[in-house]
Amino acid sequence: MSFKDNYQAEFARAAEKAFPVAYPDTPSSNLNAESIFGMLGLPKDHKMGRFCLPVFRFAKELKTKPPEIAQELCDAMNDILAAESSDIRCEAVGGFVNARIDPANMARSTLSDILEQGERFGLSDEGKGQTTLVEYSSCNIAKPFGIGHLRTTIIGNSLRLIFQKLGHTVVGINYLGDWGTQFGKLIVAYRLWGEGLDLTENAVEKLYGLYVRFHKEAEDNPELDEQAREAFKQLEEGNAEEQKLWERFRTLSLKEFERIYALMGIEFDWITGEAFLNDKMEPVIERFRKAGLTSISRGAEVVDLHDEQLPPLLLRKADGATLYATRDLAGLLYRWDTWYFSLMLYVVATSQSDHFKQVFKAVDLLEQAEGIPEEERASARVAHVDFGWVKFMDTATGSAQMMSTRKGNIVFLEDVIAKAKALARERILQRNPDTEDIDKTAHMIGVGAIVFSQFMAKRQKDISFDWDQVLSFEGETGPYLQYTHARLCSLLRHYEAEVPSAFDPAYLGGEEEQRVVELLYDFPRALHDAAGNFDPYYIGTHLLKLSAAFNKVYQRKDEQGKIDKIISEDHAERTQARIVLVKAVQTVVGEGLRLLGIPAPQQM
RNA sequence: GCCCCCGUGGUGUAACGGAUAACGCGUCGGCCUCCGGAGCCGGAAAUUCAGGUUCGAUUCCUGACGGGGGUACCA
Repeated sequence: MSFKDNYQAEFARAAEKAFPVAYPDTPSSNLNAESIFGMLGLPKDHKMGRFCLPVFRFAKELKTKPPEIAQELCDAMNDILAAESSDIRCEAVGGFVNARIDPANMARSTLSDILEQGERFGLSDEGKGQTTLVEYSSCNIAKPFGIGHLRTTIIGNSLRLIFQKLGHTVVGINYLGDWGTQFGKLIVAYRLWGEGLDLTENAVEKLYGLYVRFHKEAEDNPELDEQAREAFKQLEEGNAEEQKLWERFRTLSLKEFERIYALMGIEFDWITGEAFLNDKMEPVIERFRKAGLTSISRGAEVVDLHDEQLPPLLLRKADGATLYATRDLAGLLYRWDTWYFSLMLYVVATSQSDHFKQVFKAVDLLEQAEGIPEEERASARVAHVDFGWVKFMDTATGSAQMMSTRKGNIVFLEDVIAKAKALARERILQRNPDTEDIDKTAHMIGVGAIVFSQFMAKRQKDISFDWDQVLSFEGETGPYLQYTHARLCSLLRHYEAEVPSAFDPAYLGGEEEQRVVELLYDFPRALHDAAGNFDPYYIGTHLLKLSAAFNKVYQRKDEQGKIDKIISEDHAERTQARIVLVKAVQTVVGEGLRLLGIPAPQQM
């Protein structure tokens, strides 16, 4: 997953050779290209160079002031680099050796690559032979799709695409919450108040109403909870009546979820659920027993994790019923047997972090006890991709609040989509009423705004769901990226001819163009950052930089204060070079948006 | 009580232990006889506090204060 920049590697090799030249008497300890590569950083301002080597750490050993070292090293490196006719040149500034790349050569190679490879730019085969599982969305049957499920759905969907791009065989898993005591509650509620309901329409909404009512009434009538436990027990034991109800709830819910996934462009490779594991838990519990890892505590059968500073993992409750941890264990082992994955990601909120620690640890103890070597253990290949809360900004009180599905305090994703789409449509009619298929485009923009709102911060951070922010189309938003893409497409239409295959990079030597080229070159790195951190945020933020850099070129003015147009009939060759740049940016922005799960309209 | 995460301008967020702390929104002031102004340019404005490690700390360590989460028979 690590990403090796060729220029940086070349620079590091030159530095390795330069040290003995500049300081022949110093036993430059541990100084090889590898370690120097690791020391490289980014200049504070990209105008200072592509990357840099801080030399402060050598001052003590060399008994020399950092600026002097930088200068000596820089001179020696430039000699070496020049002799190798490298594209890199160094510059000493303070205690740093800054690297500059020949802009024309970098533009030529980067743009040719993108033109040639198209949307395959950044594609890699490094994940070849590796199977990566991503579990995400995992919404609960009989509960509406609220914005609480937005983050896991969007992050997971994007990770699936990102790992595919890196050559992995990816299995996107939707692990539905279709089992558990909640269904006992629902069954009881349905029998009490739901028999007459017409569930052919808005089934989820109606079932959810029953669920909320159950919780309200159970507050005054604890006996309901008792009934719910009993109903779930019946369900788990395979009682036909309860089974039938459950199946009906499940089918109706799934139908509705599929509609919403289609609206959002979310895809899965395997839709399963907790119930799928019903017959797979007992053998797993037996395996734990055999390994000597189970004990009875307060009537429940548990895996003690006291030594790991974790609460015990409950395999069976005192009444014999299983829990979600039991199912997660069985699920993990089932998937391991089925795919022998190299990596499995659980995209689940951070509030469940202890739960996953327990499950992973329990599996680890099991594999240890069974004598499975470390590199063959499933427990070494799983990760909890956690993320912060989506808090709901209550405009009435101005404070962020948690949403609770039990209390019925929830924002429906479908309402959010509809609202975003309506606003986008208004905007299109007002700005570009000639847009083809306004309805479809408005939908793309609405979805783009919603999806990108989840990439506003790194996943670990809480984000507050704020209507104003999600429906904002300006600044660092999905629609800004989409707008940039549409504008690029517009330029290509305007150019009318084919994008030239040959161009003179000398025309792209301006500071603004150079910056765009650099960011294009860095796209694969952003891809690796996203994969390595399990966070598409890094792609989002990179696309924002790239778009901003291009928009700067686009609106640049000449000495007379007039816009320096991309397309100019008086400068055919310059126009060719610029159109190549436009095509490359459009390709990368479009592909980046795809990886985030955001549609890229050609006009809007 | 114990464990985990988080404290950066008015606000939402950035910043491999490195150079003058970056960007969006908001705010103030500019830019189209327009290749798409959903854009671009420029102001004002910030690292919770106290120690420590380091040549160098927003970043690492300790403590305080503040916020959030978790803490076995829900998921």
